[in-house]
Amino acid sequence: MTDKDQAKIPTQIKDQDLVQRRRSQITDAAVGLFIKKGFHKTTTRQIAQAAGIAIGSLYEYVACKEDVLYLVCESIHSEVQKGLVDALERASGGRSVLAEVIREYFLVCDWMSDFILLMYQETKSLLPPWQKKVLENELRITGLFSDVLTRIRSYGDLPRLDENSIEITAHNICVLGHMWIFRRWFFKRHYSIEDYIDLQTKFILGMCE
Amino acid sequence: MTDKDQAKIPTQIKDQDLVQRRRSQITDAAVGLFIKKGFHKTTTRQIAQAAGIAIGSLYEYVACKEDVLYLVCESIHSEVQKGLVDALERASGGRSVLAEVIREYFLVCDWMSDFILLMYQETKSLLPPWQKKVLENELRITGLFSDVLTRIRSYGDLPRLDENSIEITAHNICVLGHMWIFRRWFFKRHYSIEDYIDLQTKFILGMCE
DNA sequence: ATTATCTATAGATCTATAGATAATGC
DNA sequence: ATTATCTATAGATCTATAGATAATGC
Repeated sequence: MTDKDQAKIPTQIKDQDLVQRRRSQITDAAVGLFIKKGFHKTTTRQIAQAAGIAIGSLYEYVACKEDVLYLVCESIHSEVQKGLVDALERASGGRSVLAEVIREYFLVCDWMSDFILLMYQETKSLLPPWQKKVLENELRITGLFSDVLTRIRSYGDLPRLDENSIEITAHNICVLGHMWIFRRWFFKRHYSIEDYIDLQTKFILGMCE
Repeated sequence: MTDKDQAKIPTQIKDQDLVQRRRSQITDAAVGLFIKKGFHKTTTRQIAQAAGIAIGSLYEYVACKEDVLYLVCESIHSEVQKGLVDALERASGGRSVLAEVIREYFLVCDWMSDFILLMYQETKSLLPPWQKKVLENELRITGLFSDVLTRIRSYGDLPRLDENSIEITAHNICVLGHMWIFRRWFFKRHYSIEDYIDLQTKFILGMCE
């Protein structure tokens, strides 16, 4: 969550640093409640209580309940992106770069399961302008994979990939990571995350190499 | 929606045929409202009104609002499965069976977009036993693809596929169909459904053949 | 008589705010 | 004095039911 994004939600509070801290209290409290009970079944009082502030104070930092959901979505996206950028840096030296990138991303998906699932389920409950921002974030993450694929191709590998294929492959990597999340009720019975990574890596490389 | 599934929701009404008809009125009315406004923002009164019955009557056919959501989910699954089984029959003669199956399934996903998206978003709002049934349905659809792949392999094609690969590939086909749905805000700007089918078919066959 | 349907409403929420109180800084 | 926080509640829902009415079948 950047300052710029938060700044779009108005507040009467003057101390901007306090605004940041209180909002992150609210976000941290809300994300757990939303994951457990869903957005609509969570009440504003529960959010305030879990954040350790009074219900009246909550409404000094957000204009409405939907604003809390937006704060939560932004925070999740920035976590995913941070985890992913870290992972991509770590992977950029190895032998089979693509396989490593896939591996690191899938591991991020695994430990962020609950958060990513929440975004899939509640994006529609966001106010339309915030909804648009969430989709842009999704696209930014996909773009990280396009960049990696383009970079690899420029080294002379992956000659089979044209522009369209790179784009689709980037989306496929994203979504196959998510698949581990929303089908884990099935997969966890049969595969470990490492098994899953192996199988899908073969699948993805099958097209590219 | 089979009789067996509906029968699990109790009712005081004696005429079982009437129960069927009223419930399908309710389901048809509710699905449109849920797609447009979401489950939680739709009121039971709105459902009753759209179904053309009084709010009191609604509660003769369901015990609670969540029951309506279950009826809707069942109805969507049975539509998807019907569309898919039809499509698979149509495809079972051709040259490249797998490509045809993928094509037919993706077309089903395309015209059922709104319905499938609804299921992704609202499954969590179902009562736990109904939730389990929805996941079983999801698995049944995946199984249709496993069967096709197994059948193709038995003809001697696709020698690269072991049991695990068949299963993962079946899941991948399912989810890549869904990807067209929840990323259509992006794809529709760049590809038609036919372009998408071509690209993904190459992707999927890349692993198998 | 029995079955199905309707109207009217009890009862239980829940969001958002108004106005009172406490904390902070000059 | 100014800024931040709290308590108490207005006002607006919404689900589910009770009890009255209408329709059906013997």
